[in-house]
Amino acid sequence: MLPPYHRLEEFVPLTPAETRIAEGWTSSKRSVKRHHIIRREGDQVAGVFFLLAGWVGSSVMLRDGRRQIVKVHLPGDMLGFPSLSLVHAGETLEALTDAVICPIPNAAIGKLLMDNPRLATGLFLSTQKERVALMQKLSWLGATSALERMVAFLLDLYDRAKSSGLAKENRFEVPLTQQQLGELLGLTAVHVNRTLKRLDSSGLLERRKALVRLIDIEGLQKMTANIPPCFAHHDAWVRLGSPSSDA
Amino acid sequence: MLPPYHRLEEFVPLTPAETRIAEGWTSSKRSVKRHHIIRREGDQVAGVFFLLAGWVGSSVMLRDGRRQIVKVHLPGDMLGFPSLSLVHAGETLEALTDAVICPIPNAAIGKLLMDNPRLATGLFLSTQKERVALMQKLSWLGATSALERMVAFLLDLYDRAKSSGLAKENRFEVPLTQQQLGELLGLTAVHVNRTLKRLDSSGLLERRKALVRLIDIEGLQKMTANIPPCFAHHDAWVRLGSPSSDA
DNA sequence: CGTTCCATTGACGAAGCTCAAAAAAAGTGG
DNA sequence: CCACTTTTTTTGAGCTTCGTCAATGGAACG
Repeated sequence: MLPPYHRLEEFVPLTPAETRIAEGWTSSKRSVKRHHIIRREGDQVAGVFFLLAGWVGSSVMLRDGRRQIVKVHLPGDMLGFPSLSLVHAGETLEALTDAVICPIPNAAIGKLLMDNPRLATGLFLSTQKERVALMQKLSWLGATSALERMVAFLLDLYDRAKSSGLAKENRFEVPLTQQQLGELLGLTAVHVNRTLKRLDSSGLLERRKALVRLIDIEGLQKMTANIPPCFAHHDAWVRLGSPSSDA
Repeated sequence: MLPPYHRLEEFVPLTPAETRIAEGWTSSKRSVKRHHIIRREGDQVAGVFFLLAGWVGSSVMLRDGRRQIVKVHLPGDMLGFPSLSLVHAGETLEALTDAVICPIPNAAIGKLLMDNPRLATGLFLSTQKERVALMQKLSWLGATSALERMVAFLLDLYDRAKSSGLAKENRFEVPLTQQQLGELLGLTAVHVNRTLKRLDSSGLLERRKALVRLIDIEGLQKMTANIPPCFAHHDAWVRLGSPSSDA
């Protein structure tokens, strides 16, 4: 559905040749079922993945079995990049729905970094974007209430679902159990439930199974204390000197 | 003190020429006083910084004035990279002690990414390492108690201080106010104080002003539920195909 | 059609927050 | 170096949010 160069192209305009390289990554597809562990924390790092379809959660375990879901990935996302810096994977990748992934071996990433500076720059900047997203999430967990966190998460997810073509008319699927929502937001499943109840009785949104409809987006936005960051897209490329186009 | 290629060299062995490029970054030094805002959230992104000496905090603001300190930077760290993907900086950089920074303009980063794939790869991997660190921190905030968080932070800081040469004999400075510690760990200053009191009365560590001495490191480690990640260093380079050394 | 997972609800407890005030420390200008 | 102000640390009392434990009903799935 979404092209694999989607994320790379966000910051750096790609040449047709580069687009073809990125498309090549989808040559090997792997379908995984809901709940399937794509890669477990501690496994060897054989490469990264491009998420073609479905939802994947990335999580970190603690010794006593607690875990923190770090990110919910949507189609078009790259999975597993942080672990490239590790001997053993630092995150567990788990399919939250049936999904299709494209494995990209380490060597392909190495080759890209060495041989194609424009793709590499795109990758680099999209990685920085992920870092900003993580910083935002850290501020949710550290400085906001259960309700604010939940709303911030749903709004963020809605935005991302829209740009992946997964939301229509303020309506989108959230295929996470309340247990998983809790692991994502740093709450217990019980408290997630109460928070959701409170939200739909507020009339700002409506839940029907996994389907969420945002009724009053502005009202919801007022509930969060977030300052949403504004991403640079191709501006970043220009700012970095857009070396090959200028020189 | 610490060379600017310290972080780049961690994952990718650098040639003498590359080392010289990185050293060039320190040509312009800027001294800043404690509490000085190096760059405020929302400012134009003119470049990044290399931290030569001193401590710098990087934080994210919420609309109502709350803030989350995202990272405490030590000498040798690169500052401000996430904001390269943004139109306006997404993080405030504040000197926690008197510090010396080297501004690196956008164009220099652009040039590096385009012209020097080995340096770029080193930068890329060290960025992924930061992402892993953020994921860890997210799991502290989402899944652990005040005490665990405090201990995890102090142990992490101790490790980093050691490798920056800032710790001797289990002793190191923590130049953060308890207010700031709270903003870092998602606690109130009051609760930070109670947690610290509880820690020193446990006998596992000792505080004297800003000086902390870890008395029983193993005991402290047992208090955290962390699974500390093991970083790849030059292995990552080999795994990615170490293109220029092999081919 | 039973088994298992998931959502929901209630009662209770605890970790951490708020408010307030005092003591200690650190700057600051003379 | 001394008075003065400001910041930081410390402590107490009461309260809120969220967690724990436990039980029930509903949905999904073989």
